[in-house]
Amino acid sequence: MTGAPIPAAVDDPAGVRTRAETTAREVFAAIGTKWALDAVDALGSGTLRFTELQRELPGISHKMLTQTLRALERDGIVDRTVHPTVPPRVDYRLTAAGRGLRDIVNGMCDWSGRYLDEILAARTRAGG
Amino acid sequence: MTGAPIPAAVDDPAGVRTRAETTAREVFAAIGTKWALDAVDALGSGTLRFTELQRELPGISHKMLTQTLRALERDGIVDRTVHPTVPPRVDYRLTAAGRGLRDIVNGMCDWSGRYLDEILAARTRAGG
DNA sequence: CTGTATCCTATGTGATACTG
DNA sequence: CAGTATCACATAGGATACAG
Repeated sequence: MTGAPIPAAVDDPAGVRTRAETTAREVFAAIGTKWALDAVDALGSGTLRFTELQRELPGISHKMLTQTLRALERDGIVDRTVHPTVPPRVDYRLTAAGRGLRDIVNGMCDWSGRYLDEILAARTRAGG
Repeated sequence: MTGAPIPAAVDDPAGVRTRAETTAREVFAAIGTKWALDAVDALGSGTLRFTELQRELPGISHKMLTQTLRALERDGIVDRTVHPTVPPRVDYRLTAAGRGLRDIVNGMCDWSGRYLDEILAARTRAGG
């Protein structure tokens, strides 16, 4: 579980856990919730406002869209711009860090593409 | 992470790729639970038996170790070998798919190393 | 040693109503 | 339009006891 120069994780200043364990966990903390990955994906194509995002994420509740966006903003993954108009207009777009997440997601896609057959086979063996 | 629609790959908004290539969500389903990443990390160095794993994962409950290993086994990430001895001995090790997850984790580490400063700055701005 | 079963709590999520 | 507040529910996870 090594390979890259890695800073200490936020929640483990003493460095008790492995670096991979702690830093990889940051990614899960950032986009591991139910809708975060979808939101990042939707914003990949550019800037969207609140209602547009809601339309891009079928099934998301009003509350969860707000909550997800707040978390992503707090983690520096999305940038939020409020236009002081009536009615209000709020634009969301990915930050550099947010765009960097796409590399990770692509890595995930590569892994799925490479091993999904085995995964499904294992699940079938398990009775799924 | 259940029930949400599977997004297209972030670099493939048109959905040109196959479904297998676009299921980044599989990764979260596989190692997105509380202890799964730790377990994969611990098994990175080789084969471990149940008790050894428990020692490698401080704080994990008896039940969750079993549950986590069952899920990883069902997803074809770990391989489970039961030795018919008394007392029983069970060995766990990563499959090829499990070892492939390390590339993803390395990608996560790269991302954290590159953007953690901005993440922490954003959290500070948010009052954290 | 390696599990399984049960109960309990905390948390994430959704539905709904309300506000500037 | 964008966001907050409240209630209700499902589920993940921990403590504990039991079993092969």
